[in-house]
Amino acid sequence: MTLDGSAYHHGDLRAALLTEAAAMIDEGGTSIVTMRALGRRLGVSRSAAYRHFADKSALLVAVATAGFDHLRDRLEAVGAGAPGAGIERLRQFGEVYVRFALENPGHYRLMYGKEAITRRDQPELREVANGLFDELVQVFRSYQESGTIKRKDPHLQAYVAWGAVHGLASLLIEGQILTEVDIDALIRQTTSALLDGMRAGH
Amino acid sequence: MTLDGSAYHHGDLRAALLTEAAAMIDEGGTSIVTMRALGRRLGVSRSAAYRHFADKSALLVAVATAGFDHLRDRLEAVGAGAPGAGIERLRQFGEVYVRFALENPGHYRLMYGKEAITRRDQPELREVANGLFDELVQVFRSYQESGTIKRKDPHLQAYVAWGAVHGLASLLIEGQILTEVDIDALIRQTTSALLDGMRAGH
DNA sequence: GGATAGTGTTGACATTGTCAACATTGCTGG
DNA sequence: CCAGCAATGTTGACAATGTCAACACTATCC
Repeated sequence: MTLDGSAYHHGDLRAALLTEAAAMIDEGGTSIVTMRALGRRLGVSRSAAYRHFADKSALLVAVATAGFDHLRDRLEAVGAGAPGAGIERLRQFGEVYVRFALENPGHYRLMYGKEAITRRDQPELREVANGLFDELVQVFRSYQESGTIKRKDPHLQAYVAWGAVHGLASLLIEGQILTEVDIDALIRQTTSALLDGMRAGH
Repeated sequence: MTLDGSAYHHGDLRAALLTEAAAMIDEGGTSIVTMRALGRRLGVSRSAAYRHFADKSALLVAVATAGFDHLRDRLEAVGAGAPGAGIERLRQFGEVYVRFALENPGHYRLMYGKEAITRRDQPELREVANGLFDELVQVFRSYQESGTIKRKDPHLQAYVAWGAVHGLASLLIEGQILTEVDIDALIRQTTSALLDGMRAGH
């Protein structure tokens, strides 16, 4: 079950804590993640986690950071696909993004919650999040230069696109979309509307 | 300070609890809302709230429901404006929506959190949320009939639009948008991109 | 004016996050 | 090979929390 790292009493408690905490959040929300329950599920006592994380909040921030790493991997896999795939690439980014949220709701919720991002002490989270956003801005810049999309402030464009996919992801994983609806169609419709609105040639 | 309702020992503790809880969430997140702190801030003992709400969760659901009522009022004020204002009305809906979230982050966070919506017992929240969404679908339907926007499944269109403004609102109130950025421009850019993508005449 | 229901308080208990003190395990140098 | 040490895990304890039961006050109705 454990992945790698230094093997002590448990194997790799640190990694196990991260995946188990994310799994618990997926199951029943942040509220059911308790140090005691976490330890119980890993066959370890409460407070064992304190050898690896300063406190519970730091553990959750680490879960969020791990989530960003996974997301970045997914997105880079798309970027490494067919090289000059035009604007279709942007749609793929959006789809992969939403799918990641659907498959890892626990991670995703933490990644974009206020508690995590505002922790002054744990700067890694902000760094990876900012890095990802900067890459998105670069993508928009390059599409502008090739004349594919309208020339506007690429930061604004990036925020608009990010907001759209993030909003869809949030609504889905927070259980707000109750109507019977084809999720694939919904994702495609979102990316289409967005790209149609940004495409050059107004 | 109190608004109305039956005046007993406190005045109107129920209403005071709702506004004070929302205020606390605005200040420091859901985690600082504790029955004891809530009572302290209202000059009332802990467990006084249990005369008005079954438990803490029910209180928070009520805060969320009140938030939906406020939001509906805001949106209906827009709808009551200039009658046949064309697609510009849609943009106004979006702007008012995002502004509501920015002014009432505590309410907003609860309104779209999973804990609130999934409480089987308190059906009022789902009712008011669904009602609001149905109205949005109707708006899109009427714009389709007047040939203003593309004819697609209006449910999908409504979800796309809702997702976009919700995403922007979420990013803003969760402190994810760190760059110095003109929020008004961001809101306008979002609604513009969305409407350009939906406008008829592909 | 007394009964009664509505409203608020206090005491108590299980649960939680967290720290300090202790126990165990693997590694490192002689 | 083993003494020592640092890394890792456990147990005991404490304050804070949500919540319930028992009690106290207060407005209203006959």
